[in-house]
Amino acid sequence: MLTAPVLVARADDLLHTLLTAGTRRGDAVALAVDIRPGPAGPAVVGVATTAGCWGFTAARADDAAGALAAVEDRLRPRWVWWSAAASAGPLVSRGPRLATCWDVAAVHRILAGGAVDDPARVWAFLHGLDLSSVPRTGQLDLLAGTASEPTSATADPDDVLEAGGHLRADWAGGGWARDADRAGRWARGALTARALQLDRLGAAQDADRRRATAHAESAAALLCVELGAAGLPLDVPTAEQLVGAAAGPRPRDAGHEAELRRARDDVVLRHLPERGAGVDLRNPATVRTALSRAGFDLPDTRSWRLEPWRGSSALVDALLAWRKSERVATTYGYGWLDRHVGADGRLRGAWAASDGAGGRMTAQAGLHNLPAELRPAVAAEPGRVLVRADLGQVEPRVLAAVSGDRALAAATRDDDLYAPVAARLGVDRPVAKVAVLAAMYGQTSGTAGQALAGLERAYPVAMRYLSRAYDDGWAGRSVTTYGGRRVEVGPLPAGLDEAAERAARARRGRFARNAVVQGAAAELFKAWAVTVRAGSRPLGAEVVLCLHDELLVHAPAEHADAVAALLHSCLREVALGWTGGSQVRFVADVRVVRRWSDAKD
DNA sequence: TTGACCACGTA
DNA sequence: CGTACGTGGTCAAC
Repeated sequence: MLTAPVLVARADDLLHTLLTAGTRRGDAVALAVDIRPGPAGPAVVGVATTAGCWGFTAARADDAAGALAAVEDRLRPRWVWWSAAASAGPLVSRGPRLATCWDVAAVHRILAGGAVDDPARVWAFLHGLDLSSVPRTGQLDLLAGTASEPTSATADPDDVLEAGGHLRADWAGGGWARDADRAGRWARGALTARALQLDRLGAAQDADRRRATAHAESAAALLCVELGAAGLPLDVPTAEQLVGAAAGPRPRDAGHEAELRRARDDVVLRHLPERGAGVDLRNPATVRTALSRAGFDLPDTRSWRLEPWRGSSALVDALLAWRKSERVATTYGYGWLDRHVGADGRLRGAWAASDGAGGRMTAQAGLHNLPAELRPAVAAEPGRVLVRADLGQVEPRVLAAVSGDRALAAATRDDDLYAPVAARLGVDRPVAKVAVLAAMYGQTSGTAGQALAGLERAYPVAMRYLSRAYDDGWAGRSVTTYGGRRVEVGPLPAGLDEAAERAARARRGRFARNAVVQGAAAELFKAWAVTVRAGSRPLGAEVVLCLHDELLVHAPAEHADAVAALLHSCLREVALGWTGGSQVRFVADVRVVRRWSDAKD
């Protein structure tokens, strides 16, 4: 039934082979790439189209990269891969800039929910196979980097599949890259998986939008690989200076570090009896005891609890100041710079395209929670600028779109959505804002209560959308975002009494209500980000940071205005397609700056 | 060594 | 009784 891969003799032959097979511009071309470690290590490449599959090995990774770049230039295919991290990862640092793709793992996370996206489970899911019967490969195989023997004696050792229909564990564990023949079959497997995913998306009610989401999420996964490779441009001397201002000079050695640490601690401890004997500022329990002796009886020692005494208690002042400098000294100190900043001044961390509940992007190395006081260190390189754009009031605008509430959609025509909402409710703007946020996030206490009733009357469609999500979460049903991402709410903990169960269900309800808004906002944002990514390339610009509703583009200074215009036009384009012409308006604040912290240029 | 909790940064 | 995330600290259980 399956035809064996045809081996391409040399990397140079790849484009010719694809053209001969009738591949046209924009066709899907599946790709599996394995590049061995080392500066010029060998590469194993598998490629597949509906016409067949091929494989080749290249003595030098750059030869493989060049061959794929030639295909990209001539055919601009939709590259199909099991995951961008696995297949595009080895390539992006070697030159080829690939435009569009289909990321089987990313689409799987949309369809199935959750974060599990390895090829074996994706395959089982698409074929309705029992997930618990997915064959497992031993850790030893992964560590050794070699394929194990076939786990089933009856299986064809050259077949991707085991007798039971599962992907073979040894292949999935990396054994597909053992030779060019297997790589070709592995690429064909990805093409098959994509076809099955397309079937599922096509059967859904909102097939067009779901397919658009699949494309955007795939591109976002590729963008994440690029973000991890490119890094965030940092003005390292400024970064060192800011760290020094907060945490003191760079320690010479471990002894010096301990000495500096003692000196920092002492500024707080000298406000305590016996110079703080027995108090460890890094141990909240002892801090709480010490505060209690000083007359502050608090349930915990969090900063916001201490805030009321700022300015009136020298101890509280010293402790709050210590907390701030300790944060920089530990999480964002010299060690952090040494670990994550390269010799080229780029801050690098790993990016995930759809982690967590609603499918937001996540980033490591502190890229998503950089304290404001360090942001001046994020700076454009010479001859370049940062174009900074953030979406305004994105979540209520998203709610208007996904719920189809025409009244709320009308409010989005205003630059400040809360102004027309306040007018309609007959309340002050701050009250309207708190009420809208409370409705989306689930707060029920405080002053939002009365205004919430007004929201129910003014925007019943949007409020019904939220309460339905809440009910789903309460009952334990998964919810689905506007773009089609499944979000599981998880089971209740066992052994709860009635009150605890009610609290846990309410927590799930809030979670689900938030997930449909935050998740849809994440989908819109990523669609925007990948559209900007595509448009940036011809301008020599690149996206260097994605922060939930904010984009940072590193651009040649002469193209600053063009990139700024691009950010606006991409948002218009994406919003129009995303909302299906529902008249919901999205707005972005765009500024050209040298440093991230600059208000304007 | 691992997982829980605390604390705190961002959206 | 607002949600989500990543990181680093300490402690108790392994």
